[in-house]
Order: sequence, then C-alpha cells, then structure tokens
Amino acid sequence: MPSLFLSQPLDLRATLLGGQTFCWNEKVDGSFAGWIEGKRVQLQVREQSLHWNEPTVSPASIQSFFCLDLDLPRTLGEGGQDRWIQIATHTHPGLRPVRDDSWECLVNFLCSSLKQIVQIQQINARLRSVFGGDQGEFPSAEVLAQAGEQALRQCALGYRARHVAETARIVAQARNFLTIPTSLPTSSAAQYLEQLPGVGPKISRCVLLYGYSRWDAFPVDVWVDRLIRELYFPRRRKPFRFEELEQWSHEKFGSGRGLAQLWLFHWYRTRPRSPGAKIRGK
DNA sequence: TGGCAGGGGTTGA
DNA sequence: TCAACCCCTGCC
Repeated sequence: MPSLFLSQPLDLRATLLGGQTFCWNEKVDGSFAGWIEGKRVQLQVREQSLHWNEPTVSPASIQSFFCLDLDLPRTLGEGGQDRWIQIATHTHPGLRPVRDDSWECLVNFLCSSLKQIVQIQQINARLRSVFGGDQGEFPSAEVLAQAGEQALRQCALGYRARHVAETARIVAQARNFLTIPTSLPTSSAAQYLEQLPGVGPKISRCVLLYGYSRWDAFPVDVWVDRLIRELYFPRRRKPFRFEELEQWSHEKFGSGRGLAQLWLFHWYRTRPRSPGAKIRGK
C-alpha cells in the first residue's frame, strides 16, 4: 500500500466533503473513497502519513491533488494577518484546497445552484454510473453532449440539465475550450467561463479556485455574504452586491483571497454555535 | 407518514 | 430588480 509522509496535518473529511469536490464518501473504517486523475482510490491518514490502496496513483498525483506543495502562509500573504483568518486556519490546520479536474469541477458547480452538498454528490455519482466509463470514470464532455438534456434530467439535474448539456456541447466542439492560459488574469478567465450557459460569477470563481488553482478567485454565495457581514460588518443587514465583495476581498485579503474564503467558509459553517442557533443548509 | 418551506445560482424580462 | 427554474432534505 503506497503512502506519503505528511509534514503538515491533512483533514480528509474537511477537505473532501466540505464542498470543493463531490466524488468522495467516508467509509466506516474512517477511510475516504473517491477518484483522483480518473482512478478509483481509497485514502486514509495514519501516523502522520497518507496511505492509499491504488498503486497506479503516484505520490506526485496525491501531492498535486491536495496541493501539499503549497506554502499556505506565503500564499495567504497579508490576508493571513487578519484576525478571523488566523482563527480559521488555527482551528482547521488540516484543511487543504484541492486541485480537481477542471471539466468535472465545472459540471459539479453547474449542478450546485440551489443544491446542497449531499445532492451534488448524488448527482456526481449518478452521472458516473449512468454515463461514466466501465470503472465509473466521470463522463467526458463528448458523452454528456451526446446524452442530451432529457437524459441528464433523469439524473435529478432539473433545470440544470439544459446548462450541462449545452455547456458539454460547447466544450466538446472546441477541443481546448477548458485550457486557460495561466497568463490570463483571473477576472478575465472568469468572464471567459461565464460565456457558458449556467455559469455566472459564483460558479466561474468556484471552478477557477478548485479546478484551476487560482487562489485569487473569490466565490461569493449567500453564506460568504452572510459570514462577511457577521464578522466584518456586524451592523449591516442588507446583503452586499457581488461587485462590492469582489472589491472588498481584494483590498482585505489580496491575492490569496480564494484561500482566505475557503478557510473562513469552512470555519464559519462548522463552528460550534450557541444552543438554539441553527445551522441551516448542508 | 405526509405536507411544506427553503436551499452555496443563473437567466431573462 | 424579481420571478422562474427542479428536486431533495429537514422539520413539524
């Protein structure tokens, strides 16, 4: 069984089930089963090492998937000095950003609107079992384009089926559509992705953050808006406009603002609450 | 057990 | 600015 020594903590549950990637589930023995680079793999952390069961998955792939080479304090930069970021990173030192496949990431987040994490995981599993390869690999753009909207609706995509089918058609036709040069600024890359049907500001940033490792992509959803108002603007009741938070996050957290969002979001969603205070959603 | 509200967004009017 | 879009979960 291959393994990798961990020089820093790795919290598999927070990282794999927290809403970055959607093809993982936890087993009774505490291991996590899912997919890395198209290969089915089971992971477990024991004695400061990460162990996995699939010998054809290389340590380099694991290293890359969990961004273990990322210098977090350096990437967070000045944003790391923020009080709430410090609390969040100290509370969840094992949380990592993932480097997901950009196509699968795009489909996952196309399916995410008004959906909870569990539901997105179910859709991912259905797409794999209905349209995926022999081993359950995630279906390609060509396959989903071929499948069409009606067949996708059978996988509980609802109105999102049209977006996925149409996006799959565009991506399948333009072979390199999802190849985004690293020289293209993140704001331009977001605009580029937003040409796709069903991709707005939130989804484009999620895909750039988790599918392209753009650490300056700052996805804003109702939870991020809520936590920013509660932590930084406690007197404010009115939700922010997207542009306001885009600007604010830039000034507050700088070029690592996507990672700042990841930790803040996770900490906010999992922090202990006073009795009676309900955490809604996932 | 069943009804109902509401949810991590985007689109088009 | 706002309704419409689907379906599932949690709660009563």
